[in-house]
This record gives sequence, C-alpha cells and structure tokens, in this order.
Amino acid sequence: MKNGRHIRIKDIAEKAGCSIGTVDRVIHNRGKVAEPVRQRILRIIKELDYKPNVNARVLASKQALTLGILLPSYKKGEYWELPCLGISEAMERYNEQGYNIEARWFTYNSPEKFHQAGMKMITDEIDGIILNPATYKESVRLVRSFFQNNKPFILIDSDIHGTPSLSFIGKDPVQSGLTVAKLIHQLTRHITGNKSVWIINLSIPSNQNYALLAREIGFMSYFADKQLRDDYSFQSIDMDDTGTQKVVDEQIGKLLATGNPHAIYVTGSRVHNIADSLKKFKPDPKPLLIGHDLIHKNMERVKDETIDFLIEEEARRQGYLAVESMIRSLTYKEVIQKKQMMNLMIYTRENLPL
Amino acid sequence: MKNGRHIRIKDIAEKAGCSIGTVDRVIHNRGKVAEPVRQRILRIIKELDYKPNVNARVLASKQALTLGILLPSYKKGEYWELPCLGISEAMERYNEQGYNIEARWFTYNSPEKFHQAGMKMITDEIDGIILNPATYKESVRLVRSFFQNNKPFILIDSDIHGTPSLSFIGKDPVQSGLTVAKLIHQLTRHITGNKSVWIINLSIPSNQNYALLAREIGFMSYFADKQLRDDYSFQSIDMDDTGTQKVVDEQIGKLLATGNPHAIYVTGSRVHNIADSLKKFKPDPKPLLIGHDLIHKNMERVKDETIDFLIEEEARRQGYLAVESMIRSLTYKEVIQKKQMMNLMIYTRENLPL
DNA sequence: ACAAAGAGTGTGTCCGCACACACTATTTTT
DNA sequence: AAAAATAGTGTGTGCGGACACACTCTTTGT
Repeated sequence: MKNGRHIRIKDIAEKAGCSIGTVDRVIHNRGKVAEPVRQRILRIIKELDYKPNVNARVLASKQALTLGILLPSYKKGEYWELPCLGISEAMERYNEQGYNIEARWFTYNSPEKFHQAGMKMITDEIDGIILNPATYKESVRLVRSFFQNNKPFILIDSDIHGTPSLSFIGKDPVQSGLTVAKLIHQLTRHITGNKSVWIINLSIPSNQNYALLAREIGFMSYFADKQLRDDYSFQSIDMDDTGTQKVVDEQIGKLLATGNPHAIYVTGSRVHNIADSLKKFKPDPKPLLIGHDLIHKNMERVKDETIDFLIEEEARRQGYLAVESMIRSLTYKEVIQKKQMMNLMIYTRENLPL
Repeated sequence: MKNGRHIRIKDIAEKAGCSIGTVDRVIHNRGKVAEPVRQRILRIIKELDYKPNVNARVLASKQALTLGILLPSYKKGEYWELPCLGISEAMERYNEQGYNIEARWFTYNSPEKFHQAGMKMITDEIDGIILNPATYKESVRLVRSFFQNNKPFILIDSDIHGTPSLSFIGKDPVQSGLTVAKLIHQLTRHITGNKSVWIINLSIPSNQNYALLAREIGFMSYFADKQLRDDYSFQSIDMDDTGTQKVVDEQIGKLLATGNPHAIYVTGSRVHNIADSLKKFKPDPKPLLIGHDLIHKNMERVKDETIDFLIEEEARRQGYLAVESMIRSLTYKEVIQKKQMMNLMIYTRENLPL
C-alpha cells in the first residue's frame, strides 16, 4: 500500500540501459556479458540493494532440490530420532509452500559405512548435504571431497573446527558439562561433609564419544575453577552400552555395594537405564540423577522423578534449522550464519514440554 | 524434477468441467456460482487435497497486509521489548520474502488508553491484530468489538479463556510457579530445620498482575501438594514498583532486619532490583534468588551470580510466532493451532544464551 | 415486446523471475 | 570473399494464482 515498492530486475535493467535478460545473466553468472556492462549492473544492484523476489523465483524455476542427509543409524526412541523429526518437519513445511524438496537418507553404524555413504552422495545428483561428522579422520576425508566437488554441506550436532561448511548447527558440549556441574553443585551444597559423585559414560564403545568426553571435561572444570575439588570425590565410570538393561543392573549393583553416591551424572543419552537400575535397587537416600536429551524413556523417568534433571540442546530444532539453512542458502543465495548454537535447556518434571 | 506434481487450479477446473475462473470463485467465496457446480468443485478439492501454491498466491496478489500491534508501553530493557523484537524480526523476514507487511503499533499505559487504541484499530484498515490483554474487563469489551467487526486477532503472553481468538501464544503462569517451587525445594532440601522463603511481588500497582498472582498460586500449590508446608515458612511481600532502586533498598533493608531468608522468589521481571539490594546489604548466607525473564539487567545479575536462576517463557519467540501465525492465517488461510504454549526455560550462569 | 437487471461462466492480463530462443555485430576460419 | 563461429544482447513464454472484464442466458419489470 506504501511506496515500499520492491526493486525488480526490470528496474535494474532500465537504470542500466539494457534488457532484463542481461541483468539475469549477471545475476546468475551465465552466458556472456560485456565486462563494463556487468560492472555497471553489479554496481546498480548494490546501490539499489536489490533482493530477488523469492516467490517469483521459486515459482519460475521448476528445479527440484535434493538434500542428502547423512546421520547415524538409530532405533525408534533413540537420540537421533529427534533431529530427524526436525528435518522431516522442515521438509514438509517447505514442500507445502510450493518448493520441491526431497531428501535422500543415508545412515551409518561404522566409520567405513559413513565414508562410503558420503562418497556416494557426491556422484548422486545432490544439491546440498546435511551430515553429522562421526569420527574425526573419516569426517575430514569426506569433507575434503565435498569441498573439492563443490558440494555445500552443513554440520549438525557436533562440529569439526575449521571445516569449510556452510554452517555448524549444534551445541557446545563443554557448556553442557558446566551446566550440569552447576546444578549438582547447587543441589548438594547444603550436604555436610564430602560429597561423592559418579560420572557414568554409558555409550556404545568406540562410537563418537568426543561429545561425551567434552561434557565430562566441562563438568570437571567447573569444580576445578571453583576450587571445590576437596568437597567432592568423583568417580568416572565407563559402561558399555550393550542395549540390555540387565548388564547395566549388574554393574550398578556392584557399584552400589561399594557405597551410595550423592549424585550421578550420565553423559550420554541413556540415563533411563541408570534410572531403571536405581528404581530396582532403591538406594537410600536416592542419589540425584542428571542426564541428557529429551528422548521418550528419559522423559518418563523425569515424570516419575527417578531422573531429577535433563539437559538438552534442542535436538529437534537442530534438524529443522539445518534444512531451512540449506534451502535459504541454495535457493535464496542467502549467507548463512557460520555457527548456530542451540540453547541449552534444563528440564525437570515441572517444565517438561507437552 | 519428479512426478511430485502439485495440483493446480487448472487441474481442478478440468476435472470439474469448468474454467479456472469458476474454481477461483468457489475458493474465494466470491461472485456467483451455481450450487451443484460449487459442490462438485469443493468435493474435487477435498479429493485431490488441493493446496494452493503460496508463492504464486503471494506473487499475484499485490495486497499489502497491515497488522495492528497493541502492547503495553515499555522502556528499553524492559520485558515487553522482547516480544517486540520477535515481532520486528518476523516482519523483516517476511518482507524480505516478497510479502508486503507493515505494522501499526499502539501502546498503552492505562486500561482506558488500551481500549481506546483497540477501538481505533477497527476503524483503521487493519487486517489482523496482535494484542496483549491488559485488564479483564476492557479486554473482553475490546475482543467483543473485534469479533463483531470480523477482525481476526491473536492474544499474546496472557490468555483470556474462551475468547474467539485465532490463537493464544504464551505461557502457563501456574506452571512457572510450580517450576520455581521445584527448584527452591530441591536447592534447599538439605538445609536442616525450617526454611524461610520470601515471595516478592514487585510490580506496577494495579497493572495486569494476574500472571504474577497465578505464578504465586502455582508456587504455593507445589508445596501444598508435596505436604511440605511444615518445612517451610512463607512470606508474601507486595512491593510497589516506583522504578527507583532506592525505594526497593529501603524495603529490603527493613525486611532483612527481621531475619535472613533462605530463598527469595520474585514473581515479576524486576528481580534485578532485589539483586542490587542484596549486593548492597550482603546478607550472609546469601539467600537463593530466583526470578523471571531474560531482560538485560537480569542477565547481568545472573552472570555475577547474584541471581541464581531465571525462568523465562521464550518471550521473543512469542512475538515472532504471533506475526507468523497471523500471516499464515490471513494469506494461506491456514488453520492455526488454538493454543501455542511456549517452553518454560530455566537459565543459570552456565547456560545463559549469547 | 423489449429493455434492464441479474445469474453464471470464460478469457486475458499481470505478478517477478528463469530460461530457451532468436537476433545482430564482430571476428575467425577456409 | 564467403562461410562459420563467437560475443553480446533482446524477446517471448511459462510458473500458479488473483482479479478485472466481457460475455451468454435467464428472469423481471413496464
């Protein structure tokens, strides 16, 4: 209704004294354009701060975008389901809006499969890649190939510093550890005497435990910085995740026999296994139990207060943003923020979503 | 690139044996259409699950959307700045994408101004209204007028149950209170003996304190439900917010003379005033201090740990979603979720954003 | 009986952009 | 010197939908 008229290609063409075809050519870097004319047009585009009309662009170009998704394989109810839900949500949303986007999913359960699947995406006609870097070595190799083949990619959940990715979307595991430490510190500060804390790394052996280690580092550094090491005794426990509750029970049983901790921090996403063990053995007083990620089983244990607090880094939103960022980069040629850090959320029974 | 062809008006027209003009008429409920034809077309639309192409729609309709924004007046750094930032962000985003949206802002500092400004939006050419209901009476009157004049509106931040709004976007203050209670309970549970808690209602007198009261109710009910009333002694303190630190200092000084609480819960967004007082008087041991909202001054006090925890309900996102929902309702004719409840976030020094 | 007023429908233009195609002027090849 | 290739540019059509306009056929009024 206002003079807020948007600048069109036509406006630029008129000002530059050429046809819209020529302007189109310089915008898309295709065909031949005389150098002085190109410069003139580029200048005018800058001057007028031309922003292409996204609606017209999408409408006119019938091309379909294909995104490659490369994530760890997972079972229902596990962590990676959450980012995947976000990815699906974003795709649905954009498809509904007239975009034509489809995904090609790849999953992996070993570094070799990871690299293999990644390389396949290069030969396939894929416009952009969203991946979670598994192990450092394979990821670097893969990313190098992406770069050489001019395939844009976005890293999700964990970062590899210095990669030429469009964006990293995820969390800072050290900060997570710090936050858990703060909670445990505050929640146990009025307990007299030395307080014992277990840090349990319950995860699939040899599988991308970088993030878990970083969490533990953050956790420890909190107590170090605050010079609280004398008030606490820590015990790091590496537990193999065989997937069965029984094995966890056994190990927890043994540990509890040696004494009752004041607090337990589980660095992975399988706190619910520990919670179930605690439910079984009923140590008294019940230790404070803190873990990660809003997966279904964890939420159930928060509801019945076996787990006291859950930390999470907007796993679902990570997936959503990854797709959205890729689309905006590919279709609008927008410049994407290099790092998109998620908020770190603290959940307890009373503020659980849904 | 795939057969993923979307259904177009033209497809419907062919199937119905009429022209696209007729289909257009039934879609938009304009002009005359023979009843049997209308029924047939509607049936086909349902059958084929026709979804209009948003890009084409926005491109073709040159109409500008005007949103009316009716919010409490605020100074920089106060709570209402946050939803406003979200609103601006959404508008920018959608304007960039070829939509033509502008806002007309109204603010109020009294119920009369509120009603007055609201009525003015009806006569002005405004397509949709985003408002925060101030006092119950005026809000109901206003909403009634909106309804009669067929102006769609969205309530933000606080709800009026049962209004014919497109959507309510906000929080559940009772849940906030419960969460704070949980925190205080957990954080003081190892303190022996009776624990004293202050609940401070620091707000502008007679101004929309419904939400604050609801928080207090939630807070109290936690302790009641858990049968913890004997372990705690509570003191509710109503403090007028004159805006000056000095007045707060005086009152806190007097209160501290009567004894040192274990925890303080400030129901409004001005915890930082209390924090500053505590910094001045340095009660020992320092009481646990919990409040609401990520406004700048509060965050500063969280950083230096004068405030221990902040609760917030995604104030900024509320504004963003309100605009987005309104646009989707008006331009895409999408059906909007009737209630969009924000997540309840717990912040402490270690997980503060930015 | 004829004009005027509807009811009901089809056609055409435009929105801003992408992209194929056609065209001219100049240079290179044979 | 004629043919062919190339640099550089303009025009036209279509994407899916909104909306103005024109048109036919029936009903109503006088």
